[in-house]
Amino acid sequence: MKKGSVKNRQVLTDEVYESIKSLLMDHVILPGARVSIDGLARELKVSQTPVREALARLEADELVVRKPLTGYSSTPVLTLKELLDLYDFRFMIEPRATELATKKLTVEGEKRLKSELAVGRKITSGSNYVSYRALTEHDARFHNLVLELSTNTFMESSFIKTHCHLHLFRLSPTSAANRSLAVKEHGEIVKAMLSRDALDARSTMLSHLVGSRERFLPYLLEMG
Amino acid sequence: MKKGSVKNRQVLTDEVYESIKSLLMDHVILPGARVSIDGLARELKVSQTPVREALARLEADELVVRKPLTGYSSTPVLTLKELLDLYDFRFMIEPRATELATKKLTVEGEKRLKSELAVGRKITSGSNYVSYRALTEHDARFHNLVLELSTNTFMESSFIKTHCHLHLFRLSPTSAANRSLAVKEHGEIVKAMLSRDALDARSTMLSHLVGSRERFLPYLLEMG
DNA sequence: GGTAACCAAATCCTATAGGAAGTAATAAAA
DNA sequence: TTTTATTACTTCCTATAGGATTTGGTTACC
Repeated sequence: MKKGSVKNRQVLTDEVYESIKSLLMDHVILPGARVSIDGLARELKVSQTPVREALARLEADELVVRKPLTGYSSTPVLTLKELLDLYDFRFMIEPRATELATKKLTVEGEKRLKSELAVGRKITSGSNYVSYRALTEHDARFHNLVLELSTNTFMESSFIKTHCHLHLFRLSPTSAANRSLAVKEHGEIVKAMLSRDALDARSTMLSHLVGSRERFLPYLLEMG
Repeated sequence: MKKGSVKNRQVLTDEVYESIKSLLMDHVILPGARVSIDGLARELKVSQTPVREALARLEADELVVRKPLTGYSSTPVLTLKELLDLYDFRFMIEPRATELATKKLTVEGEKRLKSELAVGRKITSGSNYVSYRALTEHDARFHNLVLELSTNTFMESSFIKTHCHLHLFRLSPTSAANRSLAVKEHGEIVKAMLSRDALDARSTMLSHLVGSRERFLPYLLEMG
């Protein structure tokens, strides 16, 4: 019991949950593959109970599917239609959330936005090699933050539960071609938010999302 | 093993999940009250394992909250702000989903809409006593159906995961005062959908939701 | 050669028991 | 009155075991 003070002790189920999520994200568990309870318990060196609880939560997240009396299996990667639907959903939620977040922006919120933006810039600057994994994680944190700042918990948790960054990462986990444009666009969004121009922030977010979808199109088309 | 053919055999976890959800909805478990794993297992006459899995899913649904090494407790009823946020979310999702559903409406979809509408009318006609529970369940099925017909799974599941009907029912489980207006408005929505007027269907749904919020206002104000 | 019935291994599902660890509440002391 | 210490309770987690079900492969039959 070293990391983290005694207060926020992680229970085993939470660790197992995160572990399995990583296995799914990194294609260690291939999309559509069976996920054995016994197997995971042995692999992670824990008993079945925390594995079952973690899988029950992952099922609610729709990251695994359960077939009664047969077992769990990893959710397949998004189809083309699902991916377009996902972006339609984001087009609906995120610009509105950005607008709200701008209207309710506090000093504390400003600080967090700037801080996360700095992290993104650090990732993309430096060398010419960009860790796509790190970039994805920054992108996830940034969008989650904006949703959180909207102060509408229903919007926020509906967004989190799409697990969109995990799904997108599973689609194209390797190349980071011109994906660092995202950080530049984040900067524009933050700028509009800081100047308290809610409508500008809203439309900038929408443009960012449209651009993001465009950048994913190649991966969509090559799979069908 | 009587009900349901052998094929769609329910596993114990699913039954336990539904049971606990009912206990929460009907205030048998009071909002904010502790939810003991041992206690539920004894009460439902099952072992701890299915109870743990059900609670893990309910936690993902945000219907119970978990405090590590302390246990689960029932989520408090919605605050005024949360309820307004919930309706803001619905204003964003449901009209758009109605529009999409109208554009993609099939003969099969028409049939299901008419069928559910008939159920609603049967509940509100008949005697002057209206079962609010039955009305709520019809309302939930109707709105879920529209979201399903939108064919956007992200919209659909984000709506389902709000569990809005459960939350609203917990706010005012008794009176059904002029609540049967809802069914009349459902009729108008279906009418617009059947005539393939997507924009009319959209705005009719929005009006319905605004009306629904108005009908809930008394309950909001008397609690703060 | 293809189909159907049968069998065996693997896995899931449920149940039970008990130790470890933390929390909450009561009682004692400063 | 506030703080500390002890006690009882609850929960978390492990481990194990057996019944139920699916799956994959083999054999027999048409």
